[in-house]
Amino acid sequence: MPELPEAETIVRGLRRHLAGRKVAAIEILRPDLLDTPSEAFRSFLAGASFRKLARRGKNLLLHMGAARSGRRASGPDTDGRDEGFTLVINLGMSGRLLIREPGDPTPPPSHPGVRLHLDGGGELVYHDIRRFGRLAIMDPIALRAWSRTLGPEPLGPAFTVKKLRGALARSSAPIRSWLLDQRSVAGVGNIYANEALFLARVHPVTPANAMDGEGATRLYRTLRSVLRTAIRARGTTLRDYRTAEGLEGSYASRLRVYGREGSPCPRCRASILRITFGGRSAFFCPSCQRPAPSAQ
DNA sequence: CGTGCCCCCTGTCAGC
DNA sequence: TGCTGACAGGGGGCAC
Repeated sequence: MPELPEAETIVRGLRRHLAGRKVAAIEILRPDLLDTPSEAFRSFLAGASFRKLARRGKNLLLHMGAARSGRRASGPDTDGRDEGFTLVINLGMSGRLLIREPGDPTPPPSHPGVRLHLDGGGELVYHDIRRFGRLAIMDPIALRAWSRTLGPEPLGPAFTVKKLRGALARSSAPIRSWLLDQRSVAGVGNIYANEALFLARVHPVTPANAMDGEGATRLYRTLRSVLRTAIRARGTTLRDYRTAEGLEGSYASRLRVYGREGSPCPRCRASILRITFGGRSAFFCPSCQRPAPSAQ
């Protein structure tokens, strides 16, 4: 469900509410969501404070400051640095991370998995109907190692047309599958992959290494443009996704092909097609997005 | 190693 | 009114 724009929107909402606050108590209702043993998860978070809220691809990064308790035996740290750790959250298909301030009149989440009670009242609830989401505690070393397994941030400075072209040349996978692989580019999911390919006029089964320079350049631009526009719209709510404040994103009404099988192409009025490969649906205009000649 | 397929889980919707 | 099957933003594991 949540791709980069949805994760970014959630992070921005968290920043407005969590800066400087502390975790007062922890409830783990669904231990199967955790990639860290429950007891370790609990002891890391108890009393910890939210330091910095960030995003990597589709993942939420909650950088925490350790509790100032007597848990540490040592004096000065061996490396002289402040100990901190990160709560990394992947929302899977149906995960939500919701802020609930005291007196919130909206009904409580129906499928809570983890609840972090905040000091001074309020709570941060991880909610997930399908439970494909994952929560993990990582120290700085583990975090860096994990981050290296992901591709570049498509909206970041390291992502250039040149890099994209080089990476495309190294894979024979269909471009839609290539975009969904988080090692290629971090944060792209099925919605925005399909939308970017439509805008770039690239057929979703085109082998990545069959893309020419012009196609790659168009894809670079449309991918970034779609992601940025979707962030401004607070993401796409089809069913499960909500912002941290429980609001829906508004990009669904602007989707051009995703979920629109049988509707007219917004560019040429041809009927949008749906095909399945890689276990998921791809939507495209058979007239605007012709397969690459070399792929025949 | 890269690629493709199956599976995890719950809910919803179309069709019979 | 059921029941059944297909499908849903993701990603890990496994076979080839």
